[in-house]
Amino acid sequence: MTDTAADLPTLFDHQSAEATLYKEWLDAGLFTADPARAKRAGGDRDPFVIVMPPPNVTAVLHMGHGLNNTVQDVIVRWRRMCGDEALWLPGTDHAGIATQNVIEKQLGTEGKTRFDLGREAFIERTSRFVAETGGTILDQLRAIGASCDWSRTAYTLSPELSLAVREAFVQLHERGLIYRGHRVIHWCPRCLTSLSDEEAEHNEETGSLYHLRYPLADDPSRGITIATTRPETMLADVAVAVHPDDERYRELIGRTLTLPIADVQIPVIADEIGVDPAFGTGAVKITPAHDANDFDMGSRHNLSMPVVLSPEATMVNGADAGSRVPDHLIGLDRVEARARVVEMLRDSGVLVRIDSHTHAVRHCYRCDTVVEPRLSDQWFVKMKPLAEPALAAVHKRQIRILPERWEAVYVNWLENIRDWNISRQLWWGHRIPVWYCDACSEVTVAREDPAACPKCGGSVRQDEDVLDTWFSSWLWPFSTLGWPDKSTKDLEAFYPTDDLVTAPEILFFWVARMIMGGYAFMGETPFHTVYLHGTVRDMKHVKMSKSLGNGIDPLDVRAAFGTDALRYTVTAGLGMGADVMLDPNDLEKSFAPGRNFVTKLWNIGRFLLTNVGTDAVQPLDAIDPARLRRADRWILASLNNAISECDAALGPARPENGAWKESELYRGLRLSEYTESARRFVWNELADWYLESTKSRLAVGGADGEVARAVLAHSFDAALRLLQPVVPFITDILWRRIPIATEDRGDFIARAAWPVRDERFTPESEFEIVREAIVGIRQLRSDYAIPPGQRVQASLDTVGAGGFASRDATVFQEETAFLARSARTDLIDNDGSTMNGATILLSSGSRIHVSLEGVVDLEKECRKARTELEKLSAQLEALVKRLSNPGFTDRAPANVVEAERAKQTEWTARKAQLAEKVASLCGT
RNA sequence: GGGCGAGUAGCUCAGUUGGUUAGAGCGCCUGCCUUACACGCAGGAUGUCGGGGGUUCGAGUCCCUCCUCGCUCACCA
Repeated sequence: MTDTAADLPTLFDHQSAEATLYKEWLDAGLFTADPARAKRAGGDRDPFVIVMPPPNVTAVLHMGHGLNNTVQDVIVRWRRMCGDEALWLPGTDHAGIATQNVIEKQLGTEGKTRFDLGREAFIERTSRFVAETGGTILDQLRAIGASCDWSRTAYTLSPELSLAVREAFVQLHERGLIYRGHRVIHWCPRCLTSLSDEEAEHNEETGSLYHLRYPLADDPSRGITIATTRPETMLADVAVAVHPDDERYRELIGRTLTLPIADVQIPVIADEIGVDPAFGTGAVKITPAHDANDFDMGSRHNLSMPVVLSPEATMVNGADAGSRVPDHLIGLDRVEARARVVEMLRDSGVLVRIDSHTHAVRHCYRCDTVVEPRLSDQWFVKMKPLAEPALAAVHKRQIRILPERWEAVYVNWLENIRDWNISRQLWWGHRIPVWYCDACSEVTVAREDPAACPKCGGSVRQDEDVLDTWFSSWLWPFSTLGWPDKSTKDLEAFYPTDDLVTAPEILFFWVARMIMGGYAFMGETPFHTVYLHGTVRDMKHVKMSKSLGNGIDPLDVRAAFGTDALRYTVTAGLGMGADVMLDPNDLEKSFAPGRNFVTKLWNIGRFLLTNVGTDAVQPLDAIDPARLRRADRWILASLNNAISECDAALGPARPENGAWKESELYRGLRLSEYTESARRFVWNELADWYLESTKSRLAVGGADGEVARAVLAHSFDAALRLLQPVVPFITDILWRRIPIATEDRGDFIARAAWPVRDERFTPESEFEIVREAIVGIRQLRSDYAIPPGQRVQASLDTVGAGGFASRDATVFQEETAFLARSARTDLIDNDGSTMNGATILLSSGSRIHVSLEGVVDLEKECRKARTELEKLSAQLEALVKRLSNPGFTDRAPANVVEAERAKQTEWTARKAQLAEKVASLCGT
């Protein structure tokens, strides 16, 4: 704290500042949360907790992370200053399928597959890779100033969290919510695993609808035409279904068809659930092993389920298929097989026609391969019972989702929830804690690995599959705090957490499941606020991504403009739920708002601190209020206003009594509004006006100079505190040089108190008159292109503003020098005689008369004033008309009518003054 | 196809329960190197609030309808 203002360099050296400061913060334990200080564990502070959406362990920082973590950091830093015991818990996700893909790709370049290595070696290699590179993303988050409690860094595949995963699985099984299902699921033929419904994303695609005619076995001249988008699966057809009420096919029900190519006999059956007579031909081919809908129909009708596609989606005569697939098709990929089958069908005259058809095709969310419906055995979680409390939580307002519109999406999904397939045929992940007995049919689900079958003592083998990676993610808000050990201080102090900040893409994958998990395992909600921010896009509104090459590396931005500039740009541009547009080809332009602001703040600090000097200023409380000038009271009142605006934009931090009040449900977390309020205060109010107004006072010095120093120091101190959450580095450097005694405010700005209003200061109208006068004169000067060097004279004529009525220059005595400097105007006494010039109308009926003799074109000013008068007259006329309308005066609320009346009075006065102005300018 | 949302200044967006002359940031135009800042200062321009209809004394705000985008879900083969 012995730094002096004088040693501030001309430019902010963000490079060296960031590295030094971040280390200081860590050394001081600024971000380490202590459960003992939290109210729930006997302390005196409200806990405030955010668990970080864990990035994939293999991830490299991109703008999406930059945005997501900046938002969290701003919120956490704000709450920390507000006196909460703030915990931001970081970590990484083992990201089963994604990480496995990375390693498989590596193996691919060596010409190997995971099967060449074997399971053990593959896991070993992946673990090694994670150990070597897994910390990268977290290091990068440190580089952008993230105020995480790194001592609590978690990892979904750590021994502790693995324990939580197993406990969760066993508990759900004990409650009858986990079952083994034999059905058609989504299968990725590249990843060779099943996927949940959410992991199979559908895209609208234009494909072909093939119409095929299956002849009647006993009368090949007749047949039924069916339509399909996947003709290669026809080899696994076991029936053709029609609607029982469909007149066209009624007499064919029960007859037998010949399945072309495969040359097997299949029946015509009736099914009213699975067949829509209005679609296609009204007849559906049934392929139970390769279509979910057909599987249901097949089950209803007890049909066989031949498999003709291998896990890799090549043609095969699998279970129940006999020799349906001709030899020359076996081994062909499904795409190639499709072409061949279509050719064969065409040759045999079975292909009726091909229509163009738009339909939703499901793709693997990790590798974008078209998924294949596949019949298999998987573990499922029964979701309906879990969804109920998650739905109720939103209805009872225990949880709010911002922005509001996502709430409907959340509700809609939960109301139509389907069971969750949690088995993955992968190697990288949590092995499913299920053992099968080799001797009997016993299935064991256990917390501890069993050595033998508990029923018959036979040898057991564990299920080969691992769990969906999201099965560990949904436990994150409590598994990271020690669960299933319910006695940990962390869990007691920090659960439930507060805000969950993420992108809408993972609302179902993660957020909704976390809420369900919170109720299922902890009995209460994991957080009270879900904040879904927008996506980072390029100038064409295309989502930034590495593969598209339109990404921005936050570390490039940091190197060029500094972390603060990055954070400011992102925060200031982040409307509620709105996307952030940035130009990857022009970082200079994209991050100009942040860079410009940081530079401006630096220059304000340099100048202000140099002028204030290094001697400690008096505390504000110690200054006799009578010694405060209009300008002092004005900036302190403006500060109050800025604090209120920031508070309103950010808060409330949490609901009272566990449920959001209707009035607060969608308030707060408006980061762009908060940032703009703080910016406006420090730049447009403190720097543009107050700082300017003190220049002459500081030069004169003395007792008044001391007052100005104190107010400057105090206002700047508060401004920096308001800005600390957004721009923590530069504010720290400037703040510690403000000459206010350290014992009055602590060591680091990051744990200084958030500013509170000082109610002694109320809106200051008299200084506003000075501002208006200066702005008005500047306008005149600009309008008439009066050269900067030419001074003008003006006289003031104030009326009625409480003890501020005078016709001489002495009322502006305090600001004479300021006016002279800012408007290059000399104030003279008004002796009552008229001067040729312009009258500027100010608030409260005051006015300033500027002598324009010899400096301006009076004719032009005359025309301008006339136009203005006409406009005002018209507006006033409309107002008078409205006020004379009984419909308005009788029905409108009293305060509205009153406001309109006041407006009428004001406008009438202005009109009179304008008329006077016109007369003086235009002559008689 | 179901559900939801959006269309306000060139761009990105604010506009609380209908009620001052519809705002901000960026961009744009003009003039300034005024001894902290040209990454700056001062001044300025710009809107049939998507179209049409309705309710009302009064509509950007409420209702209907149409158009255009977007998100989300979905087993129409």
